Amino acid sequence: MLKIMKGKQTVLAVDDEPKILELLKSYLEMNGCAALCAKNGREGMALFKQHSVSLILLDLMLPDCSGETFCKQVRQVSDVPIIMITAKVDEESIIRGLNIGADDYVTKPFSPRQLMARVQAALRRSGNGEAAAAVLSCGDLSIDAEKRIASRNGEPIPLTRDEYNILVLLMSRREKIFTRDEILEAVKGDDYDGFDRSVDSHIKRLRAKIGDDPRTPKYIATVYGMGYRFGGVKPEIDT
Amino acid sequence: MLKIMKGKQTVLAVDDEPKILELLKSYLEMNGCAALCAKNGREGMALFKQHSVSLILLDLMLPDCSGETFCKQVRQVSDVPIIMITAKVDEESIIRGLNIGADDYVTKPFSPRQLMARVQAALRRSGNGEAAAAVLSCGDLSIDAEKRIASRNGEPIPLTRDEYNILVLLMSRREKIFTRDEILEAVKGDDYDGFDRSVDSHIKRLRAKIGDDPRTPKYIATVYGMGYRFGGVKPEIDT
DNA sequence: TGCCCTTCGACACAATTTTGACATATTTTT
DNA sequence: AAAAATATGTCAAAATTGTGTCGAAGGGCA
Repeated sequence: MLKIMKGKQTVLAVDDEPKILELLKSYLEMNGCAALCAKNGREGMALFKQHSVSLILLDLMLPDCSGETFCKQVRQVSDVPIIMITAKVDEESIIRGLNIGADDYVTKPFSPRQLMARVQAALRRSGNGEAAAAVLSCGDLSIDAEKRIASRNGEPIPLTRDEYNILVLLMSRREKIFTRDEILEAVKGDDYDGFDRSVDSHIKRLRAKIGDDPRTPKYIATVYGMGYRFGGVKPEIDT
Repeated sequence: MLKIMKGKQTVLAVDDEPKILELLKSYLEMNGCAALCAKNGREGMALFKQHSVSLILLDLMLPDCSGETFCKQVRQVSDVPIIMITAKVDEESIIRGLNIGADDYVTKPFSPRQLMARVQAALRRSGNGEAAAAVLSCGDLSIDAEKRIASRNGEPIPLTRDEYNILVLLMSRREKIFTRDEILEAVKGDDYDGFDRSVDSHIKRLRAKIGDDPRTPKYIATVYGMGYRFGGVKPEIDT
């Protein structure tokens, strides 16, 4: 019912520079993705046909066939997200790339952090079936999914990975009550058997960082006996 | 109440570059949206006032007034989703934009696929916003399963876990008479040996919260010697 | 490699909310 | 009217959550 990224996502990386390829692979695996590597378009297409690929990282300049051709070929059979990697800062080629079906691009040299953020964003969008908001905001609190940054009144708030993931989960479906198990599953994966009270710890740290008070929550409310919720009903007491 | 979104959605695009404007228009129309184009803030505001606009694509840099000003002006009178388009990769300006009421942003050069995905997502969010289903309702009383909350005349009524579960049980099968044992079993589990009079306590608190009177029950009726029942006809004998 | 720092899970204990039980009042049935 | 069943107020026990602290695990850096 509730679809939260489950299991590993397979990412296909296509680049003719072995060093870059190695880098991409290690970044991807650090991010919990399975990586397939190809050093040219032919290999890439073969791997793409063999496996269930969730996303493609594609260097625009390949020895055998151009990235554009590869991109077009993939687009004929699939809507899989494609992120172009290119050394060209030339805007023309970027726009052309985007027009032939790429979803995003990064220019070399790229920051691992940024690239992974975009990978995550693209996976999230495709996984949800619809484009997830790149931005979630509530009052003075906002989250930029692409940059993986939360901010309040424009002041950036540094969040850890788990904190960020939990906040995004809660904000992506406001008012919905998430049980601790749902939160754990979304953050750690479905096959994780941990103490569900560790969620409390995260919530505590999160609240401290975004300046929220459990008794008078502006953002994250506790639902006694159930779990947590972003936004929603004020606890009213009639006399 | 029920919002039907069959027809075209009207999107207002505001950008000072004619080329971009033309692009936006063709993308939007390819996507089944009606497009209004304005090359500056003044035109945009005029079009916005004349038409029923479902979404605004707004370039942050306009010749006559800044995108920020335009954004603020719109926000004073409407909650229509606004997607900023900006060449600035500068993080500061993006965050500032979000804080003045934009819902999302894309940076130039943008991918048509991505932009259209975001347009669709924003339209869907705003359209669905309040149409999300309340599952059970009876008169002015309704229950939202996802938020796990009851409401009366739109006023939320915070319920505890057991109270909520009992209310859902009763409302899910109106007119059926539930014995105290059945209620206990449904709420606490099959193997629970408790005093069945505790149900009375729950019913009491529930009635108090939803504003019901045992003598003249609008919602939860007592069936003497049997148990409780939601709704249904009271076999009344006139004097 | 070794060290430092951050992050995270676990636990103990305090604070809070919910719930069950009981006594008593009220209502319904016989 | 008497008996049985239900309603209500009160309160302590039980369940649940908040918070401080600590140590382990892992990443970054010299």
